[in-house]
Amino acid sequence: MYTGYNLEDRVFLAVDCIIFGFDDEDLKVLLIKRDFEPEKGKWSLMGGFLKSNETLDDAADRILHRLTGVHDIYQEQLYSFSDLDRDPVARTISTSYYAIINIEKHNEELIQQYNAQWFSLADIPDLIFDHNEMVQKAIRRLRRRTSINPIGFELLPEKFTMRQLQKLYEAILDKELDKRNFINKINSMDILIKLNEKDMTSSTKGSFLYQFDQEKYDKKKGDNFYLKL
Amino acid sequence: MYTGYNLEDRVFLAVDCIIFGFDDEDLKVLLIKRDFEPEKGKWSLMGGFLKSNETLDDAADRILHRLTGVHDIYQEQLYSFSDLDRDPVARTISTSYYAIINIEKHNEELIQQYNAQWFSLADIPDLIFDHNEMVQKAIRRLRRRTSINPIGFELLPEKFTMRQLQKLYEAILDKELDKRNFINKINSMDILIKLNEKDMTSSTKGSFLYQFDQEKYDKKKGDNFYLKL
DNA sequence: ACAAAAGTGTTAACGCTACACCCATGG
DNA sequence: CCATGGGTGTAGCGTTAACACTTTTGT
Repeated sequence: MYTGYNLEDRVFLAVDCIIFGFDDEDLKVLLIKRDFEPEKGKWSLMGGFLKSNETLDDAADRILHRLTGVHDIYQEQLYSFSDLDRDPVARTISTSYYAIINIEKHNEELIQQYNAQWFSLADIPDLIFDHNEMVQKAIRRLRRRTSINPIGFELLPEKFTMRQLQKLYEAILDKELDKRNFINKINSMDILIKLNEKDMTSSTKGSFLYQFDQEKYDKKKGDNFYLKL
Repeated sequence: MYTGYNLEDRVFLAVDCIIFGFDDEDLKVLLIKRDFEPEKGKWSLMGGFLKSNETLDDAADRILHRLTGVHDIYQEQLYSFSDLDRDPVARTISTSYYAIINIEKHNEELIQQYNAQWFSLADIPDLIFDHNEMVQKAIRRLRRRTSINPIGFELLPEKFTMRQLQKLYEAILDKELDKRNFINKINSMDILIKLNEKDMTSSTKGSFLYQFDQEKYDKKKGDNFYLKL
């Protein structure tokens, strides 16, 4: 018996963002120390409430911008969490997003303003509510995405060395990879451009820099190939 | 500046279910013909609103039960849709779930009560709101899940022939498979029990029936192997 | 005897893995 | 001249894909 929407419940809908970054060594997550209730003083994901005039994607973008100062960060919706008591203050559903960001490109001031801090995956503290679960789910998703879609674009500077790319994959997959096999596999994807330019900071010999070939990359994205690393 | 939850917006949160079934030939989706506004007379997914005292999973289960008479159907959360004008009546977010069900096990009366009908993937009509998009996303997800996890359990009768299983995979992947290679790959997963029993309806010779080995199946589920078909 | 589906193995191509040595340069 | 990271190729193995004929039995 349909009676119109009036009799239905409305709920708070939050958006929480798992923000991944990479610092040439570790895969990291950006967390904020809450200086507001509830759970003041504990670490948490950056989040906010969905406003009725924005989409979830918009909300995620707004929240990411608030903390990083950057717009159009790569983001993807992860999962909607709805345990009855997940938020002790009020019945709140949370749709989580994960984002990947070049760790150098955020705004330092904003980070400080929010008491934010990058944590290596191994050092993630107890978070409020179900945020640890969100992070774990995001890591699993990121790992799986790695074998279906090229990533890296979003986590690395524009020009990077093979070594950096390899370290990134190693950090994501939490697994050491063979240098030569890695290069072969990456090259077989045919999405990189080798530049006539070397990075001299990492060794005396210097290592060639690469760029993603945006066009080829975009084309591959639709293909859903499977890359075994 | 945190000001409490009072100033935040609340929204309607709907749950819509893509229900997959298999009839030995085609993969199908169960749709209902709406006899209520808005969009009365059009086809749509079965859905409902989240109540404030239930989780999204609960809501999906409730909705699935309402239409099929069955509880504990296999279900998985798919995605939350939030376009501003996706529902013309009121601002509503919808979290979609897809479910897979043995097509013989639903309750015929309920199906009739709701004017429900099974549609082959190729024949899906125009649906209300963004429901077509939901269905397409569900199909993609189901396809991908096929290569990561064994499925079939939920879509087939308890005892089934290799041919049925192969047809199921072919229907999901929309792709013809080689009989011998298929059997080898399925056997290599080691999750089937060959019964000493034949199904005589499909041929004069008769074909052996199989069952899933629930225990082994559950064990594999966590493993996240990759099955290439 | 024939029609209709079931059942069964082999081979060739390909892709993946494992593996070790020389190179260039700055200090 | 040496220490450090960069760069490069191959052979063996395992996996996958392609492929066709025989079996059974009801009519």
